[in-house]
Amino acid sequence: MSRRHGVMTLAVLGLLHESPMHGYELRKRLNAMLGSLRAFSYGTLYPCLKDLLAQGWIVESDGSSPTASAGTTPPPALSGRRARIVYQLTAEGKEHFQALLSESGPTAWEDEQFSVHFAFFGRTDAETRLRILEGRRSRLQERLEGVRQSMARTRERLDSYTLELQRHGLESVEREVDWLDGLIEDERLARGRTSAANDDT
Amino acid sequence: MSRRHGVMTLAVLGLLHESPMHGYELRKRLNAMLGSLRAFSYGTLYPCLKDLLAQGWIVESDGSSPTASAGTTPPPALSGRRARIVYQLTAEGKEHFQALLSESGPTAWEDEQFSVHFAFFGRTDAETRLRILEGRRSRLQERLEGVRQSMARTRERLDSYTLELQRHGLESVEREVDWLDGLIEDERLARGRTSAANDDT
DNA sequence: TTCCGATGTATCGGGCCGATACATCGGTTC
DNA sequence: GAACCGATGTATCGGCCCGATACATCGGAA
Repeated sequence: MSRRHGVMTLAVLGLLHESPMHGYELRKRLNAMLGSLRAFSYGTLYPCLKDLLAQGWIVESDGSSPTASAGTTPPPALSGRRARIVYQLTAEGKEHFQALLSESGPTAWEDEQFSVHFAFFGRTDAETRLRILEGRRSRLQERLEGVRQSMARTRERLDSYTLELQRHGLESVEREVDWLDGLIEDERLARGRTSAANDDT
Repeated sequence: MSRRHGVMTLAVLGLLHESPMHGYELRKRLNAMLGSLRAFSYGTLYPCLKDLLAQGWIVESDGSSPTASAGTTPPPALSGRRARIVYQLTAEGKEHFQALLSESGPTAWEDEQFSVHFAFFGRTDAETRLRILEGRRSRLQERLEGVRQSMARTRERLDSYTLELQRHGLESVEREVDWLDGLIEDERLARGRTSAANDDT
């Protein structure tokens, strides 16, 4: 029933926290955020928006909301502009966004999902951040282990190109693990600092 | 009509060069080759095999072929084993594989496609290798350029997590470009050595 | 003996993408 | 001024591919 629309739902709900927006701008901003890692398509976006509407997580904005534009283009005001459909987050939408982030299931460690989760870390709590970072780290570690074993088992019958591909792939994953280690460290330090401050009371 | 089955076709035809194989083993070997970079699913494999059969690029092997097993498990001999369907490459299949590699279109520079193309570099010529490597390099360079501009434009309104994500993504792509540069250099050196040897005649 | 994991083939639902269609606006070029 | 083009804007459709699942057998461990 609830069409999921996997990661797009999270992305749209997350970005709509900033201000009401129409589809075209949502896609542009999202792809700017995710940069080189991901690109959403209209074929995903518009069906997703339809579902979010049906779920009551967003509503069509009539422009009466005082939250209004963040400086880019005057979004609700159609000053000679063409017909656009501006969407606005509902309270249920905010709730669902938090639920998606904090109840992040096993698929959240997948590559595509992780980058979107990470992009909205600023809107969730330290516990969730740490849980997602560590979840992804352990998942990558598993993959690494599997590949290393498989390489040791089949090294001799692979040609040099395949071998080089494996080496490069392994190195990339190792590097991402290092990156995650740094981030986890940072989160732990920040948490330590917070609880130390709390101890001062 | 010709269902394409994008990259799976290339992978299956490529691997079947080594020896006749059945579906389960194809998937295992393929995923071992691609290691951490890619994983094929049965939902792609079996429909693909069906199409390859229909196209005449592979045929069901009756085990009479003397090429036979490469040492893993005795594949055609069903020594008490269960029913398996062993596939064998045809002459048309080999032809089509070469065509796929050398006529590699614009989609060949995509991430998933590239790794499979690269994995079978040992079965194609130096020209094709160089063309694919340089194609991917220039494509990554374009992406890099786009992301850098977009970052410069929107840097100030991104939070620290999004910024860090972008930085990491950018770094990954830069690293892959470096990797490609090394490979291109190697190919050029090898080609130079070859033509120098030819000049000696 | 029973259970479990590996082997083995196969399909189905559905997410997501690329291509495409259609329409308007502002700017450049001739 | 006319013609053109790229950006803006909403929307759908065909199709690749994956995850889950079903079913069946085998060897070994408990």
